Amino acid sequence: MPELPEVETVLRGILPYAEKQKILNIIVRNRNMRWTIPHSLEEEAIGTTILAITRRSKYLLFATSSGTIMMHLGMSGVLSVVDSNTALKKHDHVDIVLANGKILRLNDPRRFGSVLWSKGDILQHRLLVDLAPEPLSDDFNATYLIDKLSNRKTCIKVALMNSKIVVGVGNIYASESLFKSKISPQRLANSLSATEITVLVTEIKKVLKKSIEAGGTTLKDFAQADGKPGYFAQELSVYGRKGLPCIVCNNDINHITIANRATYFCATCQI
DNA sequence: ACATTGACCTGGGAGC
DNA sequence: TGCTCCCAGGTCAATG
Repeated sequence: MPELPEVETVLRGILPYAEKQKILNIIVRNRNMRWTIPHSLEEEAIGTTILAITRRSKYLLFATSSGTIMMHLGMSGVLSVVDSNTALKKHDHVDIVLANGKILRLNDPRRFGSVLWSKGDILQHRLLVDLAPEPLSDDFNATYLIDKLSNRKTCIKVALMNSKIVVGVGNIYASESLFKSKISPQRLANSLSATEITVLVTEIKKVLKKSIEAGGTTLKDFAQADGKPGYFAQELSVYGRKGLPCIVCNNDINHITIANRATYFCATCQI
């Protein structure tokens, strides 16, 4: 479920409860995730204090005095702040028990997410070291993207979802930002003009920021840390709107598959 | 180096 | 009620 706005929403939701808290216990009920949860997580993180929580791409990073807890929510992960008496549900795989009585509880039916423990410079971790710039940072700008796309012979939508070009843009926001930019998702990345790429950079930033403000997109089961849904779904322009009228020109929204992912666009507005 | 595809999982909805 | 099939917000390893 989570793309950048959803992970950012979770981060903001847990911050007031989890930052500066000592980790009293970590309970792992199922290690069999996208990457096996290492025993070092409990062995080394219990007893430490969470100094800061940040996000890099779709990873949540809990910095402690002796290492970093890295968490990815995969496709179906939900991280909530719950009280200690909250009943366990199916797929509640990990609890991080905090000194203030709250628990960070990870529920992930599909288990595409994971929780890892890493010492040393976290940004040099093998999963993070080769990641492209954050889309909301100044490093992600027209000059950068023009250069990155200049030799790319793949669809622009695939390029936007490539974490070596830009991180955080997943299937929903790729469709949304291309619609706002009036660029067809099927265009070859290296066929975009400098002007088009400049618009695209602006629209990606706009869409992500607006979604963060709305608490992310809940299509099915995404939830904020307090259990409430995100409200950006009602602001989606094309995603999931197959056959419905384009909000700009009223023609039917198209639904195609690109690289095995559902893709929505308006064939009239997007060229 | 880049592009494409399969694999990892469970659950929900459509269709029969 | 129940079966089968298809789909889902991610991303890495293997293959071309």
